[in-house]
Amino acid sequence: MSDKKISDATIKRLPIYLRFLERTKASNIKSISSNEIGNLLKFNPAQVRKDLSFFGDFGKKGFGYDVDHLILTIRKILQLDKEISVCIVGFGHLGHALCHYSAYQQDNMKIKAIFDKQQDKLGNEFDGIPIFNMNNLTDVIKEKNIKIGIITVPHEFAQEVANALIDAGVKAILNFAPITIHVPDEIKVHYADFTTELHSLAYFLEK
Amino acid sequence: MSDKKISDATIKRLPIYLRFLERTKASNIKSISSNEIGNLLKFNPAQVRKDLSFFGDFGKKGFGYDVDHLILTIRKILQLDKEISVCIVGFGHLGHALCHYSAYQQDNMKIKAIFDKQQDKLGNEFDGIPIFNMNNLTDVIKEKNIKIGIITVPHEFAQEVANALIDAGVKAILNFAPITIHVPDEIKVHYADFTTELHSLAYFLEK
DNA sequence: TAGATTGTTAATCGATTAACAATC
DNA sequence: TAGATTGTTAATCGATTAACAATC
Repeated sequence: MSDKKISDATIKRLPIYLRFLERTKASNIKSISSNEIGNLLKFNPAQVRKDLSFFGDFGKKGFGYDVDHLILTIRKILQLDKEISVCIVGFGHLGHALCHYSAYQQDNMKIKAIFDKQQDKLGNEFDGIPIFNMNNLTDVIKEKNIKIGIITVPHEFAQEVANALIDAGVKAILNFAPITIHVPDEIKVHYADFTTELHSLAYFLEK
Repeated sequence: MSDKKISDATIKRLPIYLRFLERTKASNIKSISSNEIGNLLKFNPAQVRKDLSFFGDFGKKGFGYDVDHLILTIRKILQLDKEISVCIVGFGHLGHALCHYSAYQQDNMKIKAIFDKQQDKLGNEFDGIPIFNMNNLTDVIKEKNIKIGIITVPHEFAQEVANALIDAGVKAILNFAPITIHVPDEIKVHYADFTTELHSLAYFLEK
């Protein structure tokens, strides 16, 4: 177990390992090697071992990793062993899709509130998740102890929504709005920018 | 203008520049410096200049870049000056959201077909986009000359859908299914994996 | 001209990977 | 024990950034 700084790249791979291991467990496989993980996820096996060794010595030389144990460990590293409350701001088509998706997910990260400017037109709940007007954002986030905000509003409003979320106590943001948002250093932002991914694919098509 | 190999990282930034420049143009700004671009997009200005200089000498020393010209150039580099046909496979909530989104976008990349196993329950079109049964995938893709496929089916079916798309002639895939897919080297895959992004955010929350 | 900003080189930084001793 | 696979070091690879001459 090393104690070097853990890179963002490593952290982003952990949920990929976790998801893979959960499916491995569901297939009744008890142990797995870095080689097998690497082959199936298209990562270098040395990278898999290195990523995991940042957090402890989980492997058994000659045998590989115990699937159950690794699942529990990665969950703990990512803090997915605790319950984490999330909200969605902007309840358009994408917001709807994410809520549906979340309802099926079996993890400790649950959407606890939906915010939209037009709450009156949307009703009071969706899939059991309460819908609030934007005016109540600060109060609800504090009351429900929400730590992560998902932004799915149009790009024009993304920065002001981010500001409001941070003021209310949110510490991390997943931004689906197609714009760069500016936040204080201690706030973590990840982007889910599928238009960018799609447009960059065009480059690789034959001329 | 250098002729080194252009990195994937550079290519992925091009659509971000492009989107930003289109908004800059809409605000009636005619020219912009790498410093301004960098500040607003949170990129290093030297990186902006380097990215752009791979493709030509667009800047004017002492003045910066002509916005109109840069937009046209990046479009051309990305091949977004031509029409590119795209399909969506899997018409659940996410697929619906993407189609809606696409309908509003003003670019040359248009969704030309939707495929779903249960086409009979979904009707014949959505927002003007025809819906087909999966059985017709190969024929429709060939007929409509579709080059990019978006996968939004459940993870269990993602690999077989990818295989079918590639067999039919698709050259690039945007995969929303939460699983690694295996494809031949000449096929480009980008991932739009928001669950991973969300779960990795938990790591950064206070303990 | 003076000031600003590019394009590019060289330096730095960081991430990936090969290799192998340790050992289950 | 023999074979397999880890954890980790060192090497490599690649991407970012600082610096500055060129020049509009």
